[in-house]
Amino acid sequence: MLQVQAQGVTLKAKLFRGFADPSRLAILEALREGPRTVSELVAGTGLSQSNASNHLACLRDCGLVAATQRGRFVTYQFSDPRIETLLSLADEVLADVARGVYECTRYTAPEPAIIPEPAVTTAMKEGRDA
Amino acid sequence: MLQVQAQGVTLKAKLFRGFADPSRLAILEALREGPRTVSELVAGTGLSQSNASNHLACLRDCGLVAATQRGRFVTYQFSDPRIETLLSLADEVLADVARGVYECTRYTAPEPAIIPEPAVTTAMKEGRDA
DNA sequence: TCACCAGCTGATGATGCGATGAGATGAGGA
DNA sequence: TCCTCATCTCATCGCATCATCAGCTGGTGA
Repeated sequence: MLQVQAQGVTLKAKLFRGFADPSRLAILEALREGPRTVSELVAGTGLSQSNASNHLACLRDCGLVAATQRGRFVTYQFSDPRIETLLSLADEVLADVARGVYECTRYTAPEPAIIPEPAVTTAMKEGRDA
Repeated sequence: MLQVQAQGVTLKAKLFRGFADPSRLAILEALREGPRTVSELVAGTGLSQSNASNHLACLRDCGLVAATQRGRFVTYQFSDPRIETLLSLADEVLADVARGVYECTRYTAPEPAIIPEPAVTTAMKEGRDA
């Protein structure tokens, strides 16, 4: 029972971990606008194809995204609409605690290392800066 | 502009990272029931005091929790009610994608390493606050 | 059948992250 | 004042994680 709870916590942490990497999050953000193929995601995020594939596999295994093969292309999309809700909610919270997050250097933040060129998601911008 | 977005993604990833560690998440879960002192959290999560303190400092820096000193005790609570909402939403999503998350072994999950004894969650609720 | 393209997988190396243990700070009580 | 308790801080260490670099699979069109 406690075991169950511990398991639940571990599980949920795992879920959040899917969102906790800039590369994966960049992919998820790109998917907010709709299904995307790997190539589009690669172009949109600036990740290497290999790297993107790794993260996509992770997201897929975790059940956050679903893949559909079409010819030689694979299209990815959210597996559940609430993933999008979760991202929005995070945006809202972030708007208020952003300053704090900025200053959270306790455990250093991974390098940006992404975002190359506008391409792909014309709408990807849409950020609500604070 | 893209830079801004990259920054936003990094920032949001950082936010999620606050939730992505089992220890921190255990702390946050404990706080869902209300403000708690460090000792209570230590008892409730099974973390070492030092370790808990580290994670609390991280959560504090990130703006996810707020600390209040009272005598020699320090009480922690959510800094924003939406943190709770986020956790609930994650619960919901998890309920549906749990199977997938279970099987996500791509990047191994950290050890449970927590949860010692029942108490806390149930018993912990009435005491605190003076 | 062959060349090509989209995407996946596996190995490797660097490092960020989290746990631990010892010591420091600071409030309360005797 | 001295001691104790609650909490924080710092240094260290081991491991998980992520990015990169091959090389591989499988669908497509000629």
